[in-house]
Amino acid sequence: MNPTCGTQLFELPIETTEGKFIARYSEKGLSGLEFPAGADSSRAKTVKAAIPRPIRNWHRAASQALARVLAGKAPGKLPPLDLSSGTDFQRCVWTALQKIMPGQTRGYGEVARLIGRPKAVRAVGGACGANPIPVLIPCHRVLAANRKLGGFSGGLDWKRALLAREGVSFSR
DNA sequence: TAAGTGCGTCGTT
DNA sequence: AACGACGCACTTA
Repeated sequence: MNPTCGTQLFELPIETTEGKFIARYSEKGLSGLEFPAGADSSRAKTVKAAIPRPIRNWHRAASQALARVLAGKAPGKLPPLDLSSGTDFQRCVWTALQKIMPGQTRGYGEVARLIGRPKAVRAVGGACGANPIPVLIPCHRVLAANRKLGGFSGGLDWKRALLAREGVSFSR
């Protein structure tokens, strides 16, 4: 069904000022990022196999990029991203999201127009919610109409915090 | 103004 | 066929 099925995945922690994120890698690149688990559910996911050289490099890049975005800055160099879990539509949305610079925001409707499907507004919301690499793929910069907050799969507190770091204001 | 309702719309499951 | 991280028009308070 999905091509990443059956391939070896590596899960490695990224310690940040905001807590311990978990990065997931396939042989093609960074395939997922998880927010810190709420109550230190210590899911250390220690990898038994040796970590391949390329993945270590990707992890270093991802860690630095994450730190930068959490600080409200541009991510800088990103490791290759493995977005193969998504549909064509979702990848299209995720690509559009990566063009939104820190401190900038777009509306769900605006993103829909940007990708050439002005009426697929609600579907864009769905694609944002399915974003496997939040923060680095900045779905938090997508607001609802009237600059309202909209939703966030990682919890609205994260969305507020990330936007605050970037100096973005929004309506309540 | 603010909050609630209804409906259009469309990708995903 | 049902369900959304939506948008818009419209109604109430």
